[in-house]
Amino acid sequence: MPYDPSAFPPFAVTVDLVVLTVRRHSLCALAVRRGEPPFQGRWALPGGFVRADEDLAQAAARELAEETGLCVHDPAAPTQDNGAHLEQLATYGDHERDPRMRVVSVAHLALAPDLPAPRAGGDASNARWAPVEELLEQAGYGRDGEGPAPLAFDHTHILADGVERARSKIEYSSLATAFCPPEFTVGELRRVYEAVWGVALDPRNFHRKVTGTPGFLVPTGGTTTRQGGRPAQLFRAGGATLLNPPMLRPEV
Amino acid sequence: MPYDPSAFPPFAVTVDLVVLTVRRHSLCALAVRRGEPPFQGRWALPGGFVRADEDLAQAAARELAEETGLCVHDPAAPTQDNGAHLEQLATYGDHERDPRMRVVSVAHLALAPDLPAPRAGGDASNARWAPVEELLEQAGYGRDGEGPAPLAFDHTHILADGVERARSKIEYSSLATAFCPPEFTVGELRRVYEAVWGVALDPRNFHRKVTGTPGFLVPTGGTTTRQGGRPAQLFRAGGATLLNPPMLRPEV
DNA sequence: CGTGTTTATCGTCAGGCAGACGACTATGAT
DNA sequence: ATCATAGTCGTCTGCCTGACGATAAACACG
Repeated sequence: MPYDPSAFPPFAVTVDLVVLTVRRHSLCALAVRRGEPPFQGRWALPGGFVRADEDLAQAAARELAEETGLCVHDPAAPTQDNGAHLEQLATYGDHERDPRMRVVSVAHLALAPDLPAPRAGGDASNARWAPVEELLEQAGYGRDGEGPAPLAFDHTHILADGVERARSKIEYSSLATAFCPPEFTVGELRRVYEAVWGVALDPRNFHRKVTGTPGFLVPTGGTTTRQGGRPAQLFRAGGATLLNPPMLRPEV
Repeated sequence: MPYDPSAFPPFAVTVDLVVLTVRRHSLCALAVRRGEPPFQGRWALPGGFVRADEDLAQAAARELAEETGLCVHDPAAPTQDNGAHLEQLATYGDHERDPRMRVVSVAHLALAPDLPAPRAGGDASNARWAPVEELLEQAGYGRDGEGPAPLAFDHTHILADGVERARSKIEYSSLATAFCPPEFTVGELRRVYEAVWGVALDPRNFHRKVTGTPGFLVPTGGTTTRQGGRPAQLFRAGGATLLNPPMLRPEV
């Protein structure tokens, strides 16, 4: 079959973002309110069209900066502050996922420390951090008036995939540190694992495990009592990205 | 910013396939020869445009069937013969990856047992199983005449990602059975691991591990001597998809 | 028909890691 | 001073893995 420029249909390509953070001991995702049809007024994942001269990762980083002010953590400069982890998640292109036209969305997963008050174009009422449990549960309520509406489009599905990716990836990588400020304690890191997995972990075994894994944590020498109790050592993320052996998530 | 249908640039969307199999103790990928520019005459991954009324997974399954005759293994009917595993791999959309136009390619990973002689539109000389080692090594040779040319476009990169996905996924899932015929022996399964990882495994420890993992293997009652030596028990893949604890890949 | 080769399968043993949990330490709150 | 809160260090036991010896059942060959 010879090449024919008219042989393929045109698509719109967007990036959607699953931005996760840990606030008050629970895993939260960034949601923005849609200002236009379809799904006007409903909550959705942040995202937007990929521009003609942009790579996919660039577009995702641009959207992330627009929505949160976060810069993407450059792996080449790991000491940089205020950086978020960003990676491609999956691509969603069912042919009727957007009623307007044929849209393929390349979803990305971002992990951020808990700091920024959300802003969507400067309007705080149109962006919020919502517990993922709440956002995912809403998919069960189809009837009007029974709790808030689920996310627009197939965003509930995308969010579920992103959460599952984060849950499994902190098992075998040092990605949980992306949820922490630049300096953090072992207890703070443990609370990240507990929030993401939704389980309680033994503080003593956790401490032994993370401090015994070479390259995971680097002590800074300082201590803090910001969590109360006995002062805790402060650490930075070490260079290791893959944990071997992995952290074990307690089954069910 | 209000919705404007002319505000987004049009993209072409394709699916590309990393089809892996194990032949003669080595991991091989399907390559097809390009019949048209750009990269005319060069080897590439199979793939094609997504049609207007097709979902992404449908398009990938269609391309797979066109190139190999394989049907996608339906998880709902696990006893089905001649089925291949198919999953989305990642999406590649750098803005100059195709010199003709803006193309976003949703790459998929397929794992198939060793049976089919490749065919591309009925022409066997335009499709082949090539050892992945060979295909990936060629990326190092930029000079003309120094071995065959590397794959077209960014397909070497896509192939490397697919191989890495397969290598890591057989650690913690039962996916290695997708490389095997419907009934297989422990030794045949071990040779799959050895080919994909490129290492030698201890037959005794491997046997203990796979037969001791509940749900991984189901004995069929039969035996075979097709590998020579003492007759070996035949197994089918069990229902378990996640292996816990995982198979351990020997380091380096 | 024995003998060697090949592959499969079972057993043993030592080391390492994880879960359960006791004990002690250093802060702030009352 | 006492208590509550968190952090840190140890111990013990069971399980899993890697290393490797030993046996079993087929085929090839003289």
